Parts: sequence; structure tokens; C-alpha cells
Amino acid sequence: MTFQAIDSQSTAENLADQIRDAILVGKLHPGDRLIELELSKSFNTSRGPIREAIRILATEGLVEHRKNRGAIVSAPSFDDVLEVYAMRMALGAIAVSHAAQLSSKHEPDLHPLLEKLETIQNFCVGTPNQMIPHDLEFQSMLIALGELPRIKEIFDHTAVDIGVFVRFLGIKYDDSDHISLVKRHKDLLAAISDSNSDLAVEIWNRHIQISVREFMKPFSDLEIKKLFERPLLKNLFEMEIVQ
Amino acid sequence: MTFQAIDSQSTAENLADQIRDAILVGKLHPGDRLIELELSKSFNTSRGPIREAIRILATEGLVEHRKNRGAIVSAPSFDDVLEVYAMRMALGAIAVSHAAQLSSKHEPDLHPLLEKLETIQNFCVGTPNQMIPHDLEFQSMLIALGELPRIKEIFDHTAVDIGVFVRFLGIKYDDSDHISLVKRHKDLLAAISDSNSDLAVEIWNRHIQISVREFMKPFSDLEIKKLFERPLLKNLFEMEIVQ
DNA sequence: CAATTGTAGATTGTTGACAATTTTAGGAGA
DNA sequence: TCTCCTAAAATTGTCAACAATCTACAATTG
Repeated sequence: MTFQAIDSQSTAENLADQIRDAILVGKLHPGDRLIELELSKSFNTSRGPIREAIRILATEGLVEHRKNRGAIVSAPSFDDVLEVYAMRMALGAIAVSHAAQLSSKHEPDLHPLLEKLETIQNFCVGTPNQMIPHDLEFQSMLIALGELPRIKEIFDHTAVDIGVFVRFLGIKYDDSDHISLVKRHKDLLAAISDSNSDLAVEIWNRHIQISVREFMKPFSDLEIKKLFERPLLKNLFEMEIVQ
Repeated sequence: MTFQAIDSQSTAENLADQIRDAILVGKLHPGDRLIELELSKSFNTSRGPIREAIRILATEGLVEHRKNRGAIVSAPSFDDVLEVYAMRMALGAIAVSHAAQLSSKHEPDLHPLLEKLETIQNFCVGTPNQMIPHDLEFQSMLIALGELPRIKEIFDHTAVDIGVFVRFLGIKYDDSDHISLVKRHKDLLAAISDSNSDLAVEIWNRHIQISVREFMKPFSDLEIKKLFERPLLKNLFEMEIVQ
């Protein structure tokens, strides 16, 4: 029997988690200042650990820190969305392909992923927006299969960004999104365990494209047309989506 | 004329720079412990800023930090080299392509890059290993043209890794490497200012492949054959190199 | 003698006080 | 009224003392 070491995180990391959640949940808004003394009081700790937590969030890009001026919650733009998704597409493709070529090694590791998918499938009917954190966690587990720790870490950072974007831009999913998402993920896992890395990458890229489209929902047709003039967006959709 | 604000860095960042240099220069070896009190004495400061500096280095992957146990200089493996280069290829391709599609905007920005190339060309004759930091800085400036700040930041982190690899694996360049490198970089800049993003990406990828080959020099033919069984390496060289 | 438990020293984690810097607000002069 | 200056308030940066934890090694047990 193995036990999970309690307290494996440092206090600063715990604090960072809580502040991050506050941002993700909307208790803290872009532009808000993070004042060390204030935070240290509300978390009942001293300024030291709070400082560290803020640095962590700063490296994640969640807050902006300027010397002697403190940190403010940063406001992501649509360009940030595009950059983050471009990174996720590129890095995810490497990881997914690597996972496929490694697959013989870890058939068993696929089980928790399938379980996660079940959760998404069953738990989120009717409330498809609740699937976002689950989906992000699924993707994180997926990338972990690639056994590339640096890529995994950066990938997880971008997941936080996406959480912010979803809240900030007010994205709404519906149940059809939800069903197709589960299907795509199942296909992807199948491709990986078949060691079919090309197929895996293809599905992955398509998945990113579809995700980006979600973020374009709030815009009008005219605006979308304008968005497609941006090189990054063009590149993201360069490869044809074969349905 | 714009001036660089003196003191624009925080003390922690300055300390991080100095410790990083100590690692890059070989004063600190992989496995060495970074003891806060010791460092605070030798840098004549208190432990607070030193702690922050260590965290910075930890996010860069230069040191490994374990709770309550302090930080040790990490020892990169060849797998790390491959992962880092895979990231640099993928992220660099995005940035370079983006730069090309933006190029009309910043013709003038190319000047400092060309100057840097001159430096490499003239200054490094006979001592090609001195070109490494210049080359890494050139590449950093190149990626900056892409105007994708997150990618730029990650890219710069990987540059530090490469510095460590070079020292740790004892890579040696010769003058022919040096000449061909300058040529490739010039071609790349030309492609960017021609807005030829496909060509730019192609040259970029080839450049990464050649760089990876440098890291394989110390190995025997048999070892190299074995290395090529690794999926990451195979993928890096998947695209044909057309000379 | 091997395995476990206890203990001292070293090191990291936390805290509150003080210093340095930035921001704010108010007032003097044009 | 507007701009510029100054002083106070707010806030971040730094420090040294203290607390908690880990490491290494000695003591104890079976």
C-alpha cells in the first residue's frame, strides 16, 4: 500500500493555488492589484510566502509584476489566446506523437484517462461548461504520457491561461460540443495505443482548431473574418480539417 | 534614442544572473548544493533575495528545488537536450513564420541582427566556441521579431539549458561550423524580410537539426545509431535535409 | 549484527521590524 | 485652472532572529 504524502506542496504553492482559483473564479479581476500585506492578512500568514506565491503566478503569466510596484492581475487579449493555442498545438503534437511511439510501454497508464473521460461523459450532461476543468486535466494527463517533463510543465501553464480566457471572454459550451469532445479524445487514445503517431497528431491538431473556434463564437461574422487576417490564426487553420 | 533604465532588474534577478553564470562557467557543477546562508554571505546580502534568485533558476530548470531540502544544480541528460531542441524547433518555427508574415512592419528591426551576425563573423574566427553565446543571443533577437512574448520567454529559458549542455557535454565547434552558421542565419533573415514564411521555417528547422548534430559529435557511430532509435530524435530529423 | 530510534547540527521556512521606493493628495505659483 | 513641487501614506524590498524540518550519526533494541 502506498500513501500520498500529505503536505507535499510548499505553503507558497498552496497560496498560489488559492490565489489562482480566486482569479479563475472571478473573485479577482484583471487589473486588480495584489497587495502583499492585504493578502498576508487574509491568508493569515506573513508576507514572505505571499511574495513567493505571487512570483509563481507571475511566471505563469497570470499576474504582471513590476519592480517596486507590485503585481496586478493581467488581462489576456485575443492575441494571447492565439499564442497560447499555437503553443499548445505545437508542444502537444510533440508530446502526443512521442506518447504514441512509446505506447507499448504504458498501456496500463491509459486507464485513468479513460476514467476521466467517463467522468466528462456522465457528469457534465446539461452543464457542459463544467467540463472545461475536466477536459484540461484530461489533456494534461494525455501530455504526461509523452514523458517530456519540460513540455508538460509549460503545457500546464497554458492550461491556466485558458481557464482565465474562458472566464474572461465568457465562453459557453453546449452539449453537442461535449459529445464530440469525448469522441475525439477516445479516438486520440486509440491512436496512441495503436502507436499510430501520425493519426494521433492529426486528431490533436484538429482538436486544437475546434477549441480555438469556441473562442471565436462570441464574435460576429465580420469580426471573425478580420480575425482570420492574423497570421497566427491563419497558420493554426492552415491544415485542412477533414471531417 | 532610448536608454536602458539602469537598475531595471530586481536584485533577485541580478543574483540569479550571477549564479547562472557561475553554473555556465563551471564554478558550480551539477549536483552541487546551493545553500542560502552561504550564498547570502558571498553575495553580501540577506537570504530573502537569494531565495528568490534560486526560485528563478528553478523555474528555468537550472536547479532542482525540493521542499525543506534546498536546491541542487541539476544535471542535464541527452534526453533533456532532445526535448529542449524539440521545443526550440517547434516554438521557433511559429515565431519565425510569424515574423515573416509581419515583416513589412519592421524592416528596421533587422539592423541589430545583422550587426550581431557581423560580430559572430569577425570576432569568432579561430575561437568558434566563443560564438555560442552570441549565436544564442542572435536567435533570441530573431525570435523576438515574432512578437510572441510567451514563446520568446520560454525560448530564452531553453537557451540557458543549451549553455549548460555545451559546457557539460564539452561540445567543440570548428571554423567551418562557424562560417556555415553565419550563412544560414543570413538566409533566414533574407527569407523573413521577403515575407517568405515557408522558406524561413525550412531554414529554421534545418538549423536546429544541424545544432543537434553538434551534440552528437562526442558519441561513437554505434552510439549515434542507438540514439537514432529514440522517437524524439527520429522526429527531429523526419523532414529531409535538402542541401 | 541489523534495524530502529533518538539527538545534535545544519539548513530551510516564517515572521515582524525597518529601509527604500512609489503613489497620492494637497498646496504654491504661474 | 493648470502645472509643478512637497510631504505623507501606502507599499514593496531587505534584513536578522526564530521556528520547523531534515541529515547524519550515535545509541538502543532485538
